[in-house]
Amino acid sequence: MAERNTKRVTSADVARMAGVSRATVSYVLNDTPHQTISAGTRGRVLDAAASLGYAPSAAARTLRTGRSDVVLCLLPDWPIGSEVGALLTHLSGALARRGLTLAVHPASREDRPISELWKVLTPAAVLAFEEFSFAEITAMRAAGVALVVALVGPARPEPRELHLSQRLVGRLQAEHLAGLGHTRLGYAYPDDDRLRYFADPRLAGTREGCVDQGLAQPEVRTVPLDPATAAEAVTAWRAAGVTAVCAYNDEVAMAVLAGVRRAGLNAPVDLAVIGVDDIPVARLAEPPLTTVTTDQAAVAVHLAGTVEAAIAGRPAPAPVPADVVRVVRRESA
Amino acid sequence: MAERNTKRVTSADVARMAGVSRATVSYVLNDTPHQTISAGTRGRVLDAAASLGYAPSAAARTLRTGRSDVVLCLLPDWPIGSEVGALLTHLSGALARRGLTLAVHPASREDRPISELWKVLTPAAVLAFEEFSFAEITAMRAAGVALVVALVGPARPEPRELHLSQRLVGRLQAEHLAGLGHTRLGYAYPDDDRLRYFADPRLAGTREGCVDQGLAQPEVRTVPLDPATAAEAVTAWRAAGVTAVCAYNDEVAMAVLAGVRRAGLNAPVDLAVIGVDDIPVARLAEPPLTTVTTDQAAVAVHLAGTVEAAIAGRPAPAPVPADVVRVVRRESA
DNA sequence: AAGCGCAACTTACACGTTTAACCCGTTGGG
DNA sequence: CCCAACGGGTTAAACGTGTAAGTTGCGCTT
Repeated sequence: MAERNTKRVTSADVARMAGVSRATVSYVLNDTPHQTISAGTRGRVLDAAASLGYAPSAAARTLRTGRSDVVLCLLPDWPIGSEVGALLTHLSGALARRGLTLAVHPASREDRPISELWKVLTPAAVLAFEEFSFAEITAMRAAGVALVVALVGPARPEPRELHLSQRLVGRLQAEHLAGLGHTRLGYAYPDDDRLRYFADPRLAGTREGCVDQGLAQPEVRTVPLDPATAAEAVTAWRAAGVTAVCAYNDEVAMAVLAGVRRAGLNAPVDLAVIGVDDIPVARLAEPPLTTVTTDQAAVAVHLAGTVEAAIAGRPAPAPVPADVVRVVRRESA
Repeated sequence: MAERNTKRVTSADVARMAGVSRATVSYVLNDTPHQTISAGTRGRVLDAAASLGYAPSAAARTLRTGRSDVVLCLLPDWPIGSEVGALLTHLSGALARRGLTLAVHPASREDRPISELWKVLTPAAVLAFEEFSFAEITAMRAAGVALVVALVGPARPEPRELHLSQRLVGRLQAEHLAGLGHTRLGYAYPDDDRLRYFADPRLAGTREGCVDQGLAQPEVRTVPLDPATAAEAVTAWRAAGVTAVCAYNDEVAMAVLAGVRRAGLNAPVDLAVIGVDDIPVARLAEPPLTTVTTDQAAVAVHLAGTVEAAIAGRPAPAPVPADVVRVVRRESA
C-alpha cells in the first residue's frame, strides 16, 4: 500500500538542476540577509525548486538550527467545547501569519507524561492551561524551548492573558445583574473538579464585581448538569432571597434554567440567569439565554503576539484590552 | 528571559558517562532486536541517561529514520464541538498506547495551505476529514508519509470508519422513530455548508433506514439555529403530515424544539424530535432530548488500530462494530 | 599598476541519531 | 587442533539542512 520507493527531493536535487551549490539554494530559499544573489541565479533556483516540488525537511532544519517553528499547545483532559475550539482555530491563523505552526495535543490519562511530548516535537514554545512542575520547566528550558506559559491557574506575577479575561468575565456578569437592579446574587459553580482552573478566576471576578457594586458576596452552589438537582439549588437560592445567578458557563446556566422550569417557576421573573460563552444553543434555550461572550479572535491575536515576542526575546506586548468580553443580552436576564 | 546558555544533553554525553560508545547507548535505549548487551552495561547506560535527564532529539531521529511517530490530524475550519473534542482525546490516548503521538492542527482560512504543514512535521500518517487533491496525496507519499486518510466524504472503495458510523447514526434515527409508530418523517439539515461532509452521510443513512422500514423518503428542510426560522420549518412539516423529525445533530434538534415552542406546540405529541451527539445540554432541553450517541472511545481505538496497521504495512483490521452507536432515549421522541 | 572592496558564489563542517559493517575474545564441535 | 559461531561491543557512514569561512573575478581608487 504505502509506496516507499520514491525518494524525498532534497535541496541537493534543486542545486543540481539549477547548476549551483547547495548553499546557494539555501540562501535563495531563505533569502538570507547579507547574501547577494544575482537575479538570474535566484530565478533558476526558484524555478527548479518549484518544478521539482521541493519541500525542505523540517527535521533536518530543526536539527541544524535547534529550533522549530512549531508552537505546541497542551490541552488538559477536561471536556473541550466549542469556545476552546474557536480559540484554537483563531490562534492557528494568528500564528500562521507570523510564520509559526500550531500543534495541539489533547492529553489523556492513558497518555505518556507530557515530558515525552515536547521532546518529540522540539517546539519553539509550549502553551498549557495547567501549571507545570518546576522540574519540567527547567527541563524544557534546557532543551531550548523558548516560552513556557500556563494560561490559567493561581495568580502569579506574570501576566496571564486567559486568566485575566476569566476575571473580566465574572466581573461583567455581576455588573450586568446589578445594573438590572438585583441586589442578592447566586453563583452556579460547575460540578467537574477539572474545571476548577477556569471556574475559580471567574468566581473571583464575580466577587470583585459584587464588592465594586456594593453588593453582598454571592451565594455559591454547585450545580450539576441535571434538572432535578438544579431544581433543588434553585429552591435553596430563592429561600435565601437570591433573585439572579451568575453561572460558570452556558451549560451550567441552562441547567439552572431547567431547574427553574422543574421547580414550576419562570425565568427571568422568579430568577434571572446569566451564562458565559454564548454557545450556539444559548439562543435556543427556554428562555433564550443572556450570556457573556469573549472575542476569541482578539484573544488569539494577542496570544500569538505574546508568543512571537517571547521567541524573539522581546518583551511582551501591551495587555489584552478589556473590551474582548461583552454581554449578549437575551431574555433570561 | 529565555536561558539559551544550557546545551542540550545528547546521547554522546550519556555514552561518555557510562563509558561506552554512542552506538551502544542507542542499542540499549531502543532495545534493538538481535543486539546483545550485557546486563551491567545496560544498567550503566540506563542510569546515566536517567541521571542526566537525557531526551533523544526527535529531529535527529526523524532525520535519520525518515519517519517520525507523530500522527497529524487536520481539522477543517468548521466549528468543532465537544464530540470532536472527545474523539480527539480518546484518539490521543489510543495512539499513545501504541507509541504514537497525536498532533492536531486546526485549520483556518488565513492559514498557509496544508501542504506547508505536513512538510514541517514529517508525520507518520495524516488524518483529515475533507478530501485531498490527487497532487497533495502524491506529494505526501513522495515525502514518506505512510497513510493519508480522509475520514468522511463521498463514498469510495476504501473503508472510511467515520463515514461508516455517520450512516449508522442516520439509520438508527429513522429506525427509532419508525419503532414509535411514526410513518412520515422530516429531516432537519444544518444551515452551515461546511458541515456537508458530515451531514450528507447522515442523511443518506436516514434515507436507507426509511427504505428498510417501508417508509416514504424524509421531508428535508434546512434549519438554522434560530427559533423564528425553525418555527416556520415546523409549521411546514406539520402541514405536510410529518409527525417526527431526525435532526443533523443536537444543536439543530434543539432549534427544532425551540421552533415547536415558538409555534405554540408541544414535543413530542405534536412533533417528535431526535438528535445526534448527546451533547451535555441535550438532557437540559425542553423537553429533554432523545438522541443518538456514538462511543467515541471505541471509534478512536479502532481508528488508532487502522493507523498503526497502515504504518506497519499490515492490512487494516476488521471494520468497526455496529454497536458503537446507540439511542439515548429521553422525552422528545 | 598594485591593491582594495565587493558581488557572487562554493567548500566544508556541524547538528544528534540510527544502523550496517567490522572487530576481538571465548567457546563448542568435528 | 582449527575453524565457526557468537556475545559484546566499536567505527563510521549516512540523513538534509544552515552557515561561517573561504575563493574567485571584476571594477575603482590612489
